[in-house]
Amino acid sequence: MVVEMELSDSEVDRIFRALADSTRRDIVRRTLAEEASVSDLAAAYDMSFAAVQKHVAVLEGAGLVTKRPHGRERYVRGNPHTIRRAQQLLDAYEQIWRARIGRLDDLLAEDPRPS
Amino acid sequence: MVVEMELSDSEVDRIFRALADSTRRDIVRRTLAEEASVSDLAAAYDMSFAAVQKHVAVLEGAGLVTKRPHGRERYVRGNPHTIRRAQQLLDAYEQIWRARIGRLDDLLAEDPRPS
DNA sequence: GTAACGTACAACCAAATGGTTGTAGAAATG
DNA sequence: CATTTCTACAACCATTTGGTTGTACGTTAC
Repeated sequence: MVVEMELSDSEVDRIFRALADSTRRDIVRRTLAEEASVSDLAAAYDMSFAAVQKHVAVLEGAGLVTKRPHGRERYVRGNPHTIRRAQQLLDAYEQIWRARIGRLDDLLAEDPRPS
Repeated sequence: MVVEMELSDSEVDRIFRALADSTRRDIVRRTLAEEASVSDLAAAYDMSFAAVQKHVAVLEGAGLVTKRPHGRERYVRGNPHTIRRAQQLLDAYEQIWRARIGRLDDLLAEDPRPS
């Protein structure tokens, strides 16, 4: 059994913050589908190399991608594990809501003629 | 069949941005479990009423909560629909990754003695 | 060896964020 | 009616963000 470490608030902050930008989401998409060097990525967007480099750094800080050095290049790879952690977080909210619905159902199911 | 509207990039930005703050995540949790007035919420955090009001506004702008006026109060309610939309977005990333694994599996399954 | 390429990083800037206080109005209370 | 409560919103402030350009350095190619 795999023991999943608790994520701290600030780690969760970083994950969602990192996903709150369409360029970064696109980088995640690309690098989940296929490894890409930072230059490969930079070529795909209408902004400076340094800007793309910063986006990658934000994603790396959030654990959404990893970088693998190869010669003078850095290969960026999307990290499905962190995506799954984010899904689990959202799922917890769903469960909270379902629990509320369950409570309401219970109320409605009670004897309609209480003392 | 329910037709799900496409979310624009900026709408997705707003959803993840809104979730990238632990106070706001807590407000979502509370209001998914049970409606609460803005004052109820403000009483729960160590910050000004106006600050909490702003957090609620950010969540409302992202569609993560709705406000229902009742007399002088505004009842805040978590919106499970938007949570689910966010889950779907993350799920799409999972799928992209799985597709890559699938492609790799296909490669490995090929005739190990190609021409 | 020299030039070109890929990356890192600092400095800078405008805009957005997350907090504050203060003012004002609408609804409930006494 | 007067007062309190709940909310809205403006103005302000420090920090962070998302972009830029410029410099430096290791690696590859000629």
